[in-house]
Amino acid sequence: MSLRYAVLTLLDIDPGSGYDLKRRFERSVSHFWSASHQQMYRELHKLHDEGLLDCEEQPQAGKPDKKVYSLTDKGRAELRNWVAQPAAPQKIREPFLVRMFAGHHLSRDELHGALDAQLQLHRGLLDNYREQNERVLKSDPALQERYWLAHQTLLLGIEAEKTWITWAEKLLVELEEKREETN
Amino acid sequence: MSLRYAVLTLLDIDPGSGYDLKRRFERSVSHFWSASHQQMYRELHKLHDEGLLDCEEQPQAGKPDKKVYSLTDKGRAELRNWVAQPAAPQKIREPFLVRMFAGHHLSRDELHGALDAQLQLHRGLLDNYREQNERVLKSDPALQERYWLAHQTLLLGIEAEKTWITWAEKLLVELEEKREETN
DNA sequence: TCTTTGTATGCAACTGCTTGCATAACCCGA
DNA sequence: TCGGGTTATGCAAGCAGTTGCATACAAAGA
Repeated sequence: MSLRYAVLTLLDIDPGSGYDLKRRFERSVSHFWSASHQQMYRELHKLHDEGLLDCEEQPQAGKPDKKVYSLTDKGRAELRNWVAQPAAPQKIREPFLVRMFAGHHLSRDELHGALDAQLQLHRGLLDNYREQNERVLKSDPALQERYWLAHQTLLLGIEAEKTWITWAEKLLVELEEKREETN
Repeated sequence: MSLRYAVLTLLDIDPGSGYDLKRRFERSVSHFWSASHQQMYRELHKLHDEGLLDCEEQPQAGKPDKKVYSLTDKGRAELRNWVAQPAAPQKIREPFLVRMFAGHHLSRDELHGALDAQLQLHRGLLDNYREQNERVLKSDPALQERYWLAHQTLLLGIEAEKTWITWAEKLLVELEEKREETN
């Protein structure tokens, strides 16, 4: 259900097309939600059918036309109403940790490889979030004030990545120690 | 796809029924995966149909009969094979952060309430994980050695909850400061 | 020139998961 | 004895999300 409201929130901040939304999801929401372009277009059609979005076709020079969506009053009301409700807690799902849970089936080298790949992944995410953070800190102070909470979610994303990285690094060290013990 | 392997891993450690699995998911895997009883039963049927699980009906005194599942050789091979493959990174999905992202629509009191509820939720999870940790530390050292990695995933869960709690507490303090500024 | 990359939109089939319901036997306390 | 809680299993409908495919135009590079 949250995709619906993630889309409404982004369009509330700034109107845009399905393609725009997809990129904004990757650039500025990726630390708490992700969605494919098919999901965007389907959701936009649905929201438009329900009268929560207006749609305006914009011809563009040198590029295909785009359909720019923006919130209707009904859409804004729906969003405000939802934000005030408690959100269902997310079901935690971490395929990597399922793998680690069965990790006694892995050789030391395989385990090392798996942990290292995960470490690289989270370092990449951390870099990405830090870049986003730099962009926010350089932006208009009035906007920073208005979207203060949105920025806080990014800071949580950064802390979460640090937690992962610290964990993986520590495990790699312990793995190395175990190797030396056995040799 | 990971539910399949989470189930295989748990049954590899110890055979059990759908009902058993549901409880073990709640007690010992909840920090990285969750599933409803319907998912369990469906998955067990599927795995049994594919010949990855054996099923033995056990009549019980004072309770309904249960179907106890255990891995076949094929099941063990499938699990070992999967564990060695890289896992697809999980799509991050946090409904609560979607709400915070649109948090400028909330009043100070509503925001305070939302953050506080989230704080309580994560404190509860942390308590739960710490109890699990105590149980592990009291268990047979040979098992601790064998399931060392499974234990490490729990320690990550604990650190992740601490990160959430620290974040929420800090935000509540900042919110209080903002309130004083305005008054 | 031709392929690749990026912009922009969409359908159809499928899988995975949730929700609501249903059954049945037992235990315990009011 | 009657309702509520626990153990134990399952079906059916629906929704959310994934995967694969398809189209079309333009710019940039080989």
